[in-house]
Amino acid sequence: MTSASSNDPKLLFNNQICFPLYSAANAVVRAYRPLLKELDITYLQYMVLMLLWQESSLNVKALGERLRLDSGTLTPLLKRLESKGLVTRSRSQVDERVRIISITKQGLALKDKARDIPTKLACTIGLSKAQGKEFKALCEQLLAVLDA
Amino acid sequence: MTSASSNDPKLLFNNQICFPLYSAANAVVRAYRPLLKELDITYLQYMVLMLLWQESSLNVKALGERLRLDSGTLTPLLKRLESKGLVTRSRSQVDERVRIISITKQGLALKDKARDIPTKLACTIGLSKAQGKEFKALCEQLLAVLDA
DNA sequence: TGCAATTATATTGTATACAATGTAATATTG
DNA sequence: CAATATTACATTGTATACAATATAATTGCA
Repeated sequence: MTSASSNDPKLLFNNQICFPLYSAANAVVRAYRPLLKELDITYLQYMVLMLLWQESSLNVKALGERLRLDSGTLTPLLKRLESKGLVTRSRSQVDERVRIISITKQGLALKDKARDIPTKLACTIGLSKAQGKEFKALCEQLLAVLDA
Repeated sequence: MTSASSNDPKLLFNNQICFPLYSAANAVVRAYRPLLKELDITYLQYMVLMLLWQESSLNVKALGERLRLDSGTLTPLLKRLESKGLVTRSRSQVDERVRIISITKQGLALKDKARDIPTKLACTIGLSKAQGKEFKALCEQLLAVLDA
């Protein structure tokens, strides 16, 4: 018997461990959408801005490491943020290859408008603080393993 | 003081609960990719096929409910599966609006080639069985709340 | 120093996601 | 039973993801 049993439990949809994770990530983006729509940004753009609210400016590589995304995703996203006037995309004087992304005054002003988003989203999510912490820890652990 | 404090902890990137979830979902898709490449399918296509390996045929609405995706995502995906010869897209005789997606012989044959994928991926993921269960439960709980 | 790696970013092509909208078929209701 | 509402799916447009590849700048090494 080399063929898979017709009901191999490991191939049953409801036994998949990762699909709920996949769906939950989609659901989170959906939950953020109406809140972020007021700022006219997407979830990923929000994350980029959050980093720039802290750091003022970062190059594409540093952003990619923090966000675990490559230039194929980031370059067009950063161009969109630039066209909205929220960041600038300059070149490093020291190394012309390096693109430096800096927050603008307008981009910084968005932080104030974003003030209530974390609390509003926490309501939508409805995980307790302890569960959220546990959840975050598990995801980070998963990431650590997957990166290795 | 109506403006956000310049270092409001809720707006710090590292304090975000959901971004690790978002990254972990991307990482899972990346981890599956090389395994599924041998079957020439994507992760989402694999999930659709898994449902059809169980049910033989389902309409778009039923697929959308199980996968938590809408026709904007599913229609093109199902057309791609059709063009690969893995499913057929017929109409219900009873209700002409309903599109019935059925697994083909070729689609069913892929199940055998997929036999080792769950085990291989479990190795990559590196979560213990207990952690996996906990993880799945938390994601499902999150989904339940977000859907409400 | 000259030139072969390496690095940082950009581009191309494919595949999701999903809001908004369109369309045809069915159901409902006055 | 005809007008209206609803349903199921498809289409359009925008925004991720990411592999594969391209390009230009920098490094490293013979």
